[in-house]
Amino acid sequence: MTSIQQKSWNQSSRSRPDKATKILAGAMEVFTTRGYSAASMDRIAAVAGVSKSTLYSHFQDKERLFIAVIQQLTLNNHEMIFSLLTNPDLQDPPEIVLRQIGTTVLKELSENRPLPTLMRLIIGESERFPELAQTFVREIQKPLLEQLTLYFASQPQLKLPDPMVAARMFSGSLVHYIIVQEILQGKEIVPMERDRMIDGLVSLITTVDRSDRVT
Amino acid sequence: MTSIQQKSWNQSSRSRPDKATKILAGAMEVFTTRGYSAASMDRIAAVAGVSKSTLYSHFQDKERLFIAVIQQLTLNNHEMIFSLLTNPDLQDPPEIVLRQIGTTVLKELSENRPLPTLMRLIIGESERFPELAQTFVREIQKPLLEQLTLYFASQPQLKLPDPMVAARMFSGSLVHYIIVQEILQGKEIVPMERDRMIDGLVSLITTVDRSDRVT
DNA sequence: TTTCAACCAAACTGTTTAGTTTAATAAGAT
DNA sequence: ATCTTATTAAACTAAACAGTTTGGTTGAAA
Repeated sequence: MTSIQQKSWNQSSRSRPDKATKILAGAMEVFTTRGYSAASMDRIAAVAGVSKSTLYSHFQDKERLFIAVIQQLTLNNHEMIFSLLTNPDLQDPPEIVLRQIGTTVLKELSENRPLPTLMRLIIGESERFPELAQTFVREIQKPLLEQLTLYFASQPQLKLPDPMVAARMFSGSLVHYIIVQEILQGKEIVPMERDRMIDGLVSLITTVDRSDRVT
Repeated sequence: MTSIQQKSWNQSSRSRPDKATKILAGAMEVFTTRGYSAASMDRIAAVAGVSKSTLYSHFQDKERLFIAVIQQLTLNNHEMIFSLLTNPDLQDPPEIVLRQIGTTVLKELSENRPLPTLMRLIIGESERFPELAQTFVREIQKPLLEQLTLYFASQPQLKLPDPMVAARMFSGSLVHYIIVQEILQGKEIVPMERDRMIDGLVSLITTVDRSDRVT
């Protein structure tokens, strides 16, 4: 009970970076499950497996620890977002590219915990930490919107009157879908399968002429 | 010091409903500005202008008070949402109807405090109060989506392949716009004027044939 | 061997909190 | 008049909390 530590390893003389990582990981877990106010520094220290003194030697206070956690989460997912838009083969027809982006986003966001959790935290604490909310917008929303806008603008055959609005529609619909279905747990109340959502979204954006469709 | 009370008023014999309303109003203010955890019952009592004893005689504990507040906020806006879809003249062409709905939603949501605040609270506390999140979905999201779906389905000339997805796109884009611009305070980071958003949204949904557009 | 920096457990401080209790006031109903 | 019900201020309890302090351990560098 005293301490669970693996003795047989000492790759690095200084243990500082290791401890900081452990603290961030523990803080992430506690903050994401209980929110900012209801997360206690005692619990964070316990979950991180460090003493409270060490915790305070690495982070000046609770507020700065929270900021560090959110910024790390934001940075992690920043890379994820970018891989999203560089992975698909942009020479493929837009239906393929958009379906792949949509599928990846929804799969990533509904099966991996961190990103919806980050969204929930950011939104919930946006009144207390407005600068964190803005960081999130700057690091995640903005690049996503810009990349999508560029892509839509590069497909003139889609005849999209306003690529920037199209980008907002595409990403907004997906994010809103995740908020309602996953974060607000509305899956049973307003059911909607992922593939149906993506198909509808893609066809609404890529179908230049709907006038000969069968109703 | 004994008591600061206004003697010269006794409009109603029974003061119970009045006190309950005052408490709900005060609790609403404190909860919405500070979130659940950081809202103290002492502060709520002070803001509501009642004693703590009275507060606890009307609401068993903090959790139930919070639930009552959220449910009242949800109910209020439930009616607002409905008026949204019954006000426009549905005989008008869809561009007009949709633009009016969009304008009203964005105006209401970005100029009135309560609804974005409710969204922020519901999302932020959805882990602690999942049943409240589901109530929100059931009372607000679901009827909105259903009404929009019905409307889209009643306009066969739009040739929308999936009216339910179209409804999600329309409302999802608007809600996401509010979240990014207002709640996350991204107005300066990813600027986008309301009218441009609405115009783009409406034209993307209502333009059956984009193939002869000028790029 | 001494020094030093990172770490630890545990106690402590001062504050805040949810919720209770006490004793008292006011006023309508019987 | 008396009973009842709603209310109040204020003190109280017991717990939790952020952050500090104390005194000690470890392990590597000098």
